[in-house]
Amino acid sequence: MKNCEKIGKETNREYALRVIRENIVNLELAPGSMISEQDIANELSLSRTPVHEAMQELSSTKIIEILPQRGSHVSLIDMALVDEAVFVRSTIESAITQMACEQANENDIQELEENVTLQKFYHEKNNLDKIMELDNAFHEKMYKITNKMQCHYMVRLMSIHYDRIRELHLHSFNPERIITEHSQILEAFKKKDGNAAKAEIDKHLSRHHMQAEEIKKKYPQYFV
Amino acid sequence: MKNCEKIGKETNREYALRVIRENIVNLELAPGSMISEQDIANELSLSRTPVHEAMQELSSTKIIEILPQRGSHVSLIDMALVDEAVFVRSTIESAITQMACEQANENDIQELEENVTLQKFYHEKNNLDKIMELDNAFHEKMYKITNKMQCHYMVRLMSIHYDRIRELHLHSFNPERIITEHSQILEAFKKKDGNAAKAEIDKHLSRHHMQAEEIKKKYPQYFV
DNA sequence: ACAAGCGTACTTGCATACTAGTACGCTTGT
DNA sequence: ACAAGCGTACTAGTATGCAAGTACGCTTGT
Repeated sequence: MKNCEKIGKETNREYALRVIRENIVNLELAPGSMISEQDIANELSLSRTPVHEAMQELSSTKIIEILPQRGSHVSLIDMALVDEAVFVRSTIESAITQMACEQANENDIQELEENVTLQKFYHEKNNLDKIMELDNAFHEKMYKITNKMQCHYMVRLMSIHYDRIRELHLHSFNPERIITEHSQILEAFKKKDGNAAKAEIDKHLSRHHMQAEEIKKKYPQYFV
Repeated sequence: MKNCEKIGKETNREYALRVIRENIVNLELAPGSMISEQDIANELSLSRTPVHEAMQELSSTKIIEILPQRGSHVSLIDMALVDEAVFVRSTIESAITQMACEQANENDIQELEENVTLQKFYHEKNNLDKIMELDNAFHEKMYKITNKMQCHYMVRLMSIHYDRIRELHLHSFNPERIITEHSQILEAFKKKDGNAAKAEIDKHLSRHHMQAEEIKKKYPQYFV
């Protein structure tokens, strides 16, 4: 597996969970492929225990399927679950962004301005990874402003199904459009216009549906 | 602990998870109280392993806090997390009910009618437990109609924080009002009026905020 | 009396071993 | 040739024991 170095002070369980999750999202562990607790434990130089616990946690989102006494496999991409992930994120983030707009203080707005500025900077440098990181941070900031980090955690849990689609769709990632939309959300914040912010975020998130359908046609072997 | 009989074909891990969760919600395990994996394992006649895994899962929703090498305790009721639970449920269910209204077929509507009929029946029999069960089923049906059961799972996970409030608030549970509101939602379904259904469910779920604040004044020792 | 420091009894994290159940190929009987 | 049935090699679920770290009371020295 890729990127399987242990970092920081994470427990073995957190380590296994992080590595397996990352390798599912980046498709190193292909949809449908079998994975054995013992094999992963060997590869990460752990015992089965922390790997087993990580697998249990992953199966709760249905991103892997555990068949007792038979084996486990990475789930094929299920469009119904992708739709649910997109639906939850859109619905929650729409409401949260509107609230964030009305609650944001000067500091928050400045932080968002800094974020968008950096997005433009890295766009000129053609650094897609950094832009993605800033994109995620921009959206996460909405949860922070409204003190809804547990919501963020739950939305992220479900989003793993959409994350695989996004990985397959990497090339059509359009930084210019995204940055423009972030700027418009920021403008709404400055005017404290919650409805405008909500309208912008709805537009910003609405594009995901089409993407998913495109990908399904391109990589049918990964889908149920 | 109460209700600690093993049922059906659940694994030991699922058994431990169910029993611990139920006893947290019904406050048999009081907010703030210490719980030891070994003690629970003994009480349920299991080894620590399945109990340990159940505790890990519970800690992901912050309903318990695990302090490695020190111990674990049931979390005090955190109003911020209660608010998040109510927010997620209201937001998601508002959107889902509107969609369900537009998608429901004859069978679905008939099932909802049967549910409301039974609610009225058990209201006359003064059977609160049955009404609660039907209440939950009524809301769950919205998720089923729209094929969003993973959303339902996630909403339920977070709702545990609000569930404890609801337990403390049992006496002010007002069946008449709830049944009336369900009837109105059902009427909206019959007319396929999504906006009306959404308006009704918003009203139906909006009352939770006040409840929580009342309870906090009554049982301050259970709160952070 | 009181503070420092050690020892004991706890805690959870993890490794290891065993149990139970499945899949599949080989053997054996017809 | 082929089907039935056994054996082997896998799987995940669970029990047990150890490792590492914390809390706290007792001992001991002043």
